[in-house]
Amino acid sequence: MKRPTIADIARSAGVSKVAVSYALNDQPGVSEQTRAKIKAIAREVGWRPSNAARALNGAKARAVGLAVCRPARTLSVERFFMELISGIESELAPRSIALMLQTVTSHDDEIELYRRWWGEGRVDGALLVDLHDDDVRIPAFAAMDLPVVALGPPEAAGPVPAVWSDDGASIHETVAYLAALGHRHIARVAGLPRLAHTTVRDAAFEAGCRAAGLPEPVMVHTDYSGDEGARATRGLLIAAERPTAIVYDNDIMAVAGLSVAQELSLDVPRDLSLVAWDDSPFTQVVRPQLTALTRDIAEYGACAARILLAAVDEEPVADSQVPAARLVPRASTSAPQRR
Amino acid sequence: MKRPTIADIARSAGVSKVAVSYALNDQPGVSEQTRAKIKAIAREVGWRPSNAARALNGAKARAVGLAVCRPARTLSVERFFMELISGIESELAPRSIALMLQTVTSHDDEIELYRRWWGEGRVDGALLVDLHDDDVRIPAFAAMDLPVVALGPPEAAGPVPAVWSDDGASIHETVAYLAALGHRHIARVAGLPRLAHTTVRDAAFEAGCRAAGLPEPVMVHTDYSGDEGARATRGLLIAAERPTAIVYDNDIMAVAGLSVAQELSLDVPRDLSLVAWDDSPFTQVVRPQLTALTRDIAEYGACAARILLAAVDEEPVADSQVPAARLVPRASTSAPQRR
DNA sequence: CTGAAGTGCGGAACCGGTACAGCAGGAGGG
DNA sequence: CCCTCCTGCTGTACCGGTTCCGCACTTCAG
Repeated sequence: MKRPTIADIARSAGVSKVAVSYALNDQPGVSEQTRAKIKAIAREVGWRPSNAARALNGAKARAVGLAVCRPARTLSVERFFMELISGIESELAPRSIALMLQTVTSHDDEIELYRRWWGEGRVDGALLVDLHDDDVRIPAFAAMDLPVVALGPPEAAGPVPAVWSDDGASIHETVAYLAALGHRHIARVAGLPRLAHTTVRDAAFEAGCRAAGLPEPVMVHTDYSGDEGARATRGLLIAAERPTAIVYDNDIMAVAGLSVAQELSLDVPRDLSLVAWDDSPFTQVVRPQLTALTRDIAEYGACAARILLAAVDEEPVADSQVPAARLVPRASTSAPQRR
Repeated sequence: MKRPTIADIARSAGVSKVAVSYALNDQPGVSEQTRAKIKAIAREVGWRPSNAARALNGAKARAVGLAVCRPARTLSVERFFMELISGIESELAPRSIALMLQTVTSHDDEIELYRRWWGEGRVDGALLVDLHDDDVRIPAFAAMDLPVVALGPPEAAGPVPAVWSDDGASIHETVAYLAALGHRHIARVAGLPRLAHTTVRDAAFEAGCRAAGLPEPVMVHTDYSGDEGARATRGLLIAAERPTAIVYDNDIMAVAGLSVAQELSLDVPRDLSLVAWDDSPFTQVVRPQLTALTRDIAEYGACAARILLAAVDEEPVADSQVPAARLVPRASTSAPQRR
């Protein structure tokens, strides 16, 4: 029992393949009566268009690619990805466009994978995540003519259309808030130093401190893991000049940092204020609840998907900005204790 | 500048299309010399096989499907999915097989989606997650001849090959451990009641309590969210007969439950012991650290992917069991305080 | 009554590969 | 020297659709 083809339908309707093709695609060229008959037969035998055959005639693949350059087993550590995929799906699913997902181990592999996907006609476009400074993927994609959208700051995306949020503004808001509370020594536990958004946030953090008249801030770079977040926090808290506030680049590190503070018998927020970049259920289940920079990651992904689909349809696309993360003050921040 | 085809290569090598096809697929029929020449040209012009053309000749789609029947925006709430996808990817990526991911809103849509993917030749197989009792997808898949593997208890998977872990054994181990500590009133904050693994765990929980000579346990069903976990915990703790231990069906609810206990000024573990199903970074960053049922979710996904790929290759497949979750005692469990 | 325009449909080519039969030409055995 | 076998390659059909072109027939204006 093979899949039915338009030839089967044609035979059983007593018309030619061509008539069937026109009928099923709602194109002119057949009478309404014939069209109805053909459609009825198609429905009856459970006909589906062969994606392969259509693709061979230059149709779209109806799928977009997302390669993630991280070890497969660590995909899940950060909430970010799943949220992003959620958002992307929320745009793709209603249009019946699938997401091709694959993990790769290097940017070179990633470029090669996209080249293959594109060459094989398996995807119509691609999303670029985890933008680096001087990212090798940017020139590579500029050379291919695969529609692509980058998630990250436009200055790192170069000629590739970027979907981005103003992380600098969020950092400024946070630093200004902490300074207004009376903090003077603010530290930052940042993520991977080579990521473009880390660079942006680092610069904004320094600029914000300078603008608020604070001394040069301490910044530590990590790999986003709870372990490194804890270690960085420990390092900051046992230093001679202890910061009175720490801003973390993700929620996992902030929660880990809170544990470290509690181990060291520091009261949060009296002795130490904490801010997490990216909100999550966890910033709200720990005690005290963590002040966080909230943003709609899913919307970030959805916006990128929208832009990508527009690019695939050869509509003109431009960089698109999503709202910056907003500071949501909770119980982990307050005026510093007077020593 | 179009994509090069084997016809282009044939022209430039001065041979026929067929010779090129043989050469590039390492099939006999051409001399080594010609093969080398053809391969060199192919590499030079950047030729990639057209997936569509190959699929048309009955080749595999080199992709497997995963439809997830949850609102796209909530995909990220549970760590489970991302871990699962990580594990699946760890098997697929080395074989250059892609994962087609799409969220759907009902099981009927999911069946329809798979029917379409399969009919269109876009996937070679499918993974079934979130098995329900009397799952409508099981008979539907039995009717299609799409290779499929279910993640869940074999009794729910029916004729579909299942990859499963013995959740009952893990629950038994947990109940026995708590009973050995001296607990007599143990409650369970479970997940969605219609999910097959919830049914299995519920039954095992009751059986375990009976076996240990404990009174009939209280079980509350939730939607896995932190909110419902907190609410359920609150309900249990203000009841006349307060449990001295609570076992949660995921880590998020357990952490939420811990917060509720602390709000109610209960000391964990002196007044209340807590156990989380599924370990995560968060069970270890809260204080006290949570006793948890650890399992390798990624391996679960990897195993399912392996079985599916075997099924796709028409190798005989059987149900496959992955190791059950193991109890890892931490600071959230101890003997109950004598009242 | 003739010519033009429009409708409904079919034939054939094509997309980019693969499968299969067959055909030269050289080697080797009898 | 002839016949067979093997090697290396080509021609052709085919997968399941789409698209272009054109044909037969009807309709209607002139």
